[in-house]
Amino acid sequence: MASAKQLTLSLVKPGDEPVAGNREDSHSVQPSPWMARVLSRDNLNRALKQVRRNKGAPGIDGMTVDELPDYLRRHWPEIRQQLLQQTYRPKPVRRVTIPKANGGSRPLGIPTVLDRFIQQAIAQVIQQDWELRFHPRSYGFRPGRSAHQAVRYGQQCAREGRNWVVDLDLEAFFDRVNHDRLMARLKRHTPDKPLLRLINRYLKAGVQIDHHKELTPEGVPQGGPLSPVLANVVLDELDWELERRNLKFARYADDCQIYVGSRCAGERVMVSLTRFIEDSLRLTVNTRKSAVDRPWNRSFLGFTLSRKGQRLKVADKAITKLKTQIRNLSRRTRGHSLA
DNA sequence: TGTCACGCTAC
RNA sequence: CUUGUAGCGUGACA
Repeated sequence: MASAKQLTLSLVKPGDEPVAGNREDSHSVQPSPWMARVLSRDNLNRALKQVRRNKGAPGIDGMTVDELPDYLRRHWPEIRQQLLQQTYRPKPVRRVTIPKANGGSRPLGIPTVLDRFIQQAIAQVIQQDWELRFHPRSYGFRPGRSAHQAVRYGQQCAREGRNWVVDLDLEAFFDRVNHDRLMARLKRHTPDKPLLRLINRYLKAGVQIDHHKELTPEGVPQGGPLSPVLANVVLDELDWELERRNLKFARYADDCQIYVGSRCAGERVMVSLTRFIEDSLRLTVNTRKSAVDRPWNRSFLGFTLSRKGQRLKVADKAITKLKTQIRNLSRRTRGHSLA
């Protein structure tokens, strides 16, 4: 079995940096600056490692992550060529529905392992472009940041006297991302035509249902390696709008809390922000789950802030979840040892 | 440094 | 057997 290192080294020749004065012919296309970064040896190496490490299930073509290295060894040169010539077409995603904790269901969109590999390579580049531009109070899906840090900041706001919170929840956030808004926003710090075109093709790749594909005019697939960073690019617009209004907030994916000093201010913010999100971002605010309330009445990322703003409490929901898990675990191990 | 489990948050 | 992805955390091993 060939090691991952050996494999990618043979996949990508050192010549992927443009050679000066290289004559253009039909067999070699000069990569655009961003495509060169996506297709660089080191970046592809990291991407392949990540996809294999996840050990995820196959997409519509049935190819497993263990089969991917062998497939790439045979087909990567032509795929790479298609990517450079902008003729590559991603496969539609596979639809799998999984239950959510609150009783609902979550539609996953599982790309083929090849597309997960390419998306991962793109995601690593996009993340580089955007990480420093993202708002400091955006905590979800970002390296070096955690839910704990988001909650700690909320606690600090409450301690400083902002004892009211606007708790915003967006409806089916990933599934309703507006493609035009996303692409326009993406162009700001990733101004590369070929790469943007490829990303747009991933957005429009569709979902395979039986034998035909269903269009995806909106949304990013829940299950694509690229989706989290794209989600942050969309909501980056919200972050800087909040900043412009001098509001204190913490956001983790679509879960956003804004800390204000009075109920009145909270109501005002809720109304105007709902309009901004629906008009400008083209997203829907979930009015059932959103609310203006005191921080100690709401749970945020599995925690609730205590009344004095000095302590963090693990939310009741998280406690009961843990308890049932422990019960199940002890019952199961007991059963096994008896049998 | 690197590999492998497990847990939590989010979609 | 079915279930994808990102981030963080704990532990183990070398």
